[in-house]
Amino acid sequence: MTETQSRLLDLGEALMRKRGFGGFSYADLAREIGIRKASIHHHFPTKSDLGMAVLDRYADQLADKLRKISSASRTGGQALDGTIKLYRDAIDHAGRMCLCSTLAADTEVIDRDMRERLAQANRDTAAWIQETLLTGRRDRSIAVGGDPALEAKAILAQLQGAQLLARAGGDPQIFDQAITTLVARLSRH
Amino acid sequence: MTETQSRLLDLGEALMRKRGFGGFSYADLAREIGIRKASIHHHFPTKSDLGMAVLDRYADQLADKLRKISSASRTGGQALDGTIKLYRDAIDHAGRMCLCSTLAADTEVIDRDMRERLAQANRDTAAWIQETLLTGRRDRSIAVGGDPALEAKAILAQLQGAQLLARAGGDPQIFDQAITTLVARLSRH
DNA sequence: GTCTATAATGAGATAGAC
DNA sequence: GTCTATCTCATTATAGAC
Repeated sequence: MTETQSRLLDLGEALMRKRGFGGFSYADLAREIGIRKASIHHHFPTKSDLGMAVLDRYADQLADKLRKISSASRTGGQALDGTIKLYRDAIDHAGRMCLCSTLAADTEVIDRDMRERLAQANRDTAAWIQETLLTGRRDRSIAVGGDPALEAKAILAQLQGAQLLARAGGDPQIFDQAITTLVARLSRH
Repeated sequence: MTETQSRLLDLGEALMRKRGFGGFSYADLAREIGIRKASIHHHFPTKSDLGMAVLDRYADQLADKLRKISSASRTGGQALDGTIKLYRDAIDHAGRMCLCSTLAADTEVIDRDMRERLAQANRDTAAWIQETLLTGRRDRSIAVGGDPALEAKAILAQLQGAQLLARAGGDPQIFDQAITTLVARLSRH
């Protein structure tokens, strides 16, 4: 992984999270990075190759962040708070969102590989939330009952939906408003 | 409003809900409708004009459907069930979503007028949910406590997020899974 | 209101020199 | 690994005839 390649992934990720997969071009990357379009094709022959590389790295980093939240938290409730903060922080900067939320809207535009990777990332995140809910129930930091697999999907939906609402309204605080009741419902710390 | 214009709005709406605002072109419309691209520009000079017309009509129809749900429901709980069904039905057909969910991801691509109309539509829907929550509390069909304005935003986020998850996973049932706990939490019919 | 014709621009991508 | 040059195609949009 060269310096140029990681700069391309960084910028590509930023643009995808801000404008979606169809919302940026190699010309945008070239302008910002300071090389020519043809040079980008050397690193990522097709735009799909770049998209897949960005998504792959993003999914790995997300899983990594979730693992770190787990090990840094004393209770399941704390871990879920950390997760909420993760999604909140993602929208504060430059109108970005979680890549998984943005790409979901682009589902019909991206190719099959990206689609499957995206679905897998969502399944992984939901599974992690589910585990964390169970942990929180055991340590009595979370009060939520009901099927944990369904609760986990509900929480993920609310997190991604809150990002969507906040972006559409042009105000990050909408995220907080749409998530307050979730925090209240979960917490028992 | 001529026949051709309403066909253009219908098809435009379908495509926007399926692929986003940037995900279709006048060529797509022309092919399907059976006229030439230039003829479409006669009805909607720019693509933004078309997008705005679609969004405007969509927002009006959505508000209308919500009003009808209100008057057809005996309790607030019934009205919210009807709303959930509305969002569920929207994704069953041909991979579409609520236009408001799709456009939120496109926020950076659409122009200022559309952005403001979108934000207004979301505010209206949240306000309607809020009213319905209050109604349901009064008639004892809804058990949810907490600030109704925040609860309403949370519910809207969960509905839109569940559509997002279902589309990303390629399976409408994911919507049901992500919404089950909401139904359980609200209902007391 | 629809057509043909044609801009004008930008997209993704390739060939081949350095 | 980056460049210039070029290709091909799609996109939005306009002019003007019918």
